[in-house]
Amino acid sequence: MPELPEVETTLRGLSPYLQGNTIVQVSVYCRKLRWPIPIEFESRLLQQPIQKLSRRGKYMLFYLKHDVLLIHLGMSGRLHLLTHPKHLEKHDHVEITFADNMVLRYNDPRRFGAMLLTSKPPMYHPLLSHLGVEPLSSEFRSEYLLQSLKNKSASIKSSLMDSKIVVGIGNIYAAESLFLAGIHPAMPAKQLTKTQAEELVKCVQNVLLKAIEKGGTTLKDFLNSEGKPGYFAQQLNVYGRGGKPCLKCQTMLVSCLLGQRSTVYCPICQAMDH
DNA sequence: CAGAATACCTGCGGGC
DNA sequence: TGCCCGCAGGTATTCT
Repeated sequence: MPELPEVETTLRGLSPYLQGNTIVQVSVYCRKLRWPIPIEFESRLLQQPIQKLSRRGKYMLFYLKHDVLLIHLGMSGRLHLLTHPKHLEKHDHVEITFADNMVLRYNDPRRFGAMLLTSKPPMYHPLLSHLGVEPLSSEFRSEYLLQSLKNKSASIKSSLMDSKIVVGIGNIYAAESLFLAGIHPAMPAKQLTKTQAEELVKCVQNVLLKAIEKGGTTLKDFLNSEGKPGYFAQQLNVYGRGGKPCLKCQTMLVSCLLGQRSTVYCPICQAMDH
């Protein structure tokens, strides 16, 4: 489910079909998402062409002629693009029809996701204005990371998942990055050494890029019969593997709770002292 | 102010 | 088989 690579992949899959396409019909079947969808939502979208799609963290940005549509997939959201829409599926909450008859459906069982319209430049929107740097941009450097973590007593894992510092890193990729960098997830963030920060930046970027790459290979199926973006279960080193042997050293992986989130790590490869 | 707890939902798997 | 419990990849808001 959606972390940054999945959002990026979805966006790349949608772009060729939606860019330049005009919204001709909007139906909302359930307004109760993370924030209630206002009653004027449908009429405001109507007749607006989509000029471009982009992303900030895990937020998708659909630049329309007069507004920007912000979409967040929350924990269980999906976008389905259909050429020949059949019956609605369970938890289809929003349906957008385009001038060429293609239909985009927002499906979200847990309804933690969001669809919002803003007429201001989206980076001024309160949800986006306090976000930290993009992990795949040149702004995400070891110097920046060290500076951001300088006084943080919180764990390095919680800090990696703090969107005010760096966006798009969720529970899975935080755990995977720390494993690859050989850093204990519970280490206080301020204790990170320069060498570790450099390694961590590299590992975060590698793991995200690899996942996006993997997603790209499933993209050819974006418009399959179901119209579902092909999410990709890649080989994960630690996430979901508590109690199983470490793929590097065979030691039993340890599972614990960190900031209310399940956390798996290798006690040998990720020992507290370097 | 930072950090922790809480809240929002449904679905699923495990234990009994 | 069925019920109850805990847990799930996010994140804004409330609390201490």
